[in-house]
Order: sequence, then C-alpha cells, then structure tokens
Amino acid sequence: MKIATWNVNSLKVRLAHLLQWLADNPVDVLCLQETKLTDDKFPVAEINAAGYHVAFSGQKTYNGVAILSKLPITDVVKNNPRYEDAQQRILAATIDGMRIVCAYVPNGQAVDSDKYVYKLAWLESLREWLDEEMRTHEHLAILGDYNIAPDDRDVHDPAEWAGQVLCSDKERAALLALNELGLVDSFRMFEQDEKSFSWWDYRMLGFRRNRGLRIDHILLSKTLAARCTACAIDRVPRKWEQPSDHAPVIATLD
DNA sequence: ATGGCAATAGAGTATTGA
Repeated sequence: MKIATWNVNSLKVRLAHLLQWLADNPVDVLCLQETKLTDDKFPVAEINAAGYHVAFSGQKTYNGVAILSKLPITDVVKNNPRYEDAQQRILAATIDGMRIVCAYVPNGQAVDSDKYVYKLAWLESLREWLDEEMRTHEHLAILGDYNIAPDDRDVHDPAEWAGQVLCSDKERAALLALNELGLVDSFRMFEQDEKSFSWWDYRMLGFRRNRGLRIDHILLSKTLAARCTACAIDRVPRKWEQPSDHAPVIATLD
C-alpha cells in the first residue's frame, strides 16, 4: 500500500497534473493541500473517474485540504475539534483500518508576526488532539505540508535560513513534540540522498539550483512505521509545465 | 538590502505563500 501527500497550490490550476500523476503513480491514498476551492467547485467527477473516492474541505483563495482513496473513506472529520479555526487546514478520515490525517500547517510568514503565533498555537493544539486520537487509533498517519524543515539537512543553505520562519527553533520543537507522541518521520527511516527537498521557490531558478526545503512529511504511528518499507520524494511533477512549487512524498507500507 | 515567481480577487494592484 502506498500513501502520499502533495501540496498542489490550487487544484483548479493543477487538476491535469494531479490526474497525470495519479495515472503514473496509482497510490492508494493521497492527501492534498492548498486546493483553494470551495466545496461546490471541487472536481469530484474527475477524481471519481480516475478511480478514487474523495473527501474534501475547502475555502476560497487560501488553504483547502482533500483525501483521495481507492478504498472507501469513512468517519470524516474537518479541522481539529479542539481548535476553532476559520481556515480549512485539517481533514481526518478512516481508510482500510488506518486513521489518515491530512494537514496543512500554517506558514507563519515571519518569526515576529501574528501568523507565527497562530502557527505555534495551532501546532500545540494539533499535538493535544493527536495525543487523544492516537489513544483510539493505533494505526495513524499524518501527512501534509508542515511548513517546517526538521533540521539543517532539510535546508539548502542552513546559514541563510538560520532562525527564519520554517526553520526556527520553536517550530522545530513543535514538530519534535509530535515525534514524541510516537510519530516517526518516515523519510528519515531510510537512507536518502543529501539535499533531498520537497519544496523549491519559484523564484531565482530555485528548482534548477536545488535551492529547496524539506517541509512536506509523512509521520507514522509505531504500528505503521513497522510496516513502512520506503519513503521517497517524487521530483518529476516539479519539472512539468506550470508546476506546483511542492513535490509529492510517498510512503510504502507492507 | 530588496525582490525575484505564482495564484487569487478583481480590475490596478495588494496579499499571501515558503
């Protein structure tokens, strides 16, 4: 079984890419972030035609998350019930006995901003909620755009990014706090190439120069980590015409 | 030091992203 995550940066613009990628990579579960679509505009028919069930929760202009699955989706929850949030950033569902959480963590903008405060509060509430969820769902995976590079290996130029948003100590500590719940970064369970990233700035030839960050992650509970045999970033769609600035991440479970 | 690209809303340019 393969489970994946991809920040598509507008599903309206990226629908053809999504369908092409699924044809090339028929994963069992795919979590999407930044769909930027209200629910009435969500392309259900196209996704069903590709062989996927889908749950989604969106809004205009910003945010928006979705879960695609070959197997039926049940017990859908929108957003963290512990955190009142007008922004549509979380979707949870049960698929094949697994609890799948799709997350679009706030960006934070800058370390001294209100958005940074929101990001940290949001992450602390996520931790509290996951702690609870994991008591009732042994097989849990949380996939998404965390907007945090876990450590300097995940940053193209650690000196340039030191202390900046996405790399600051408080954000990294918030991610570590999720690991301490027993959630493992599946990517780091395996040997990986140096300078492996999942996002590259559109500007300054960021992708061509591999000026990237690894900020999209698949965290697995212990039972799922034990079944995990691979985790990889697929850079291919980042090379397509008019790409998302993020690449998909795929974990393989036995 | 700044902005550089892209998407969106909406009609010129501002906001946000990472």
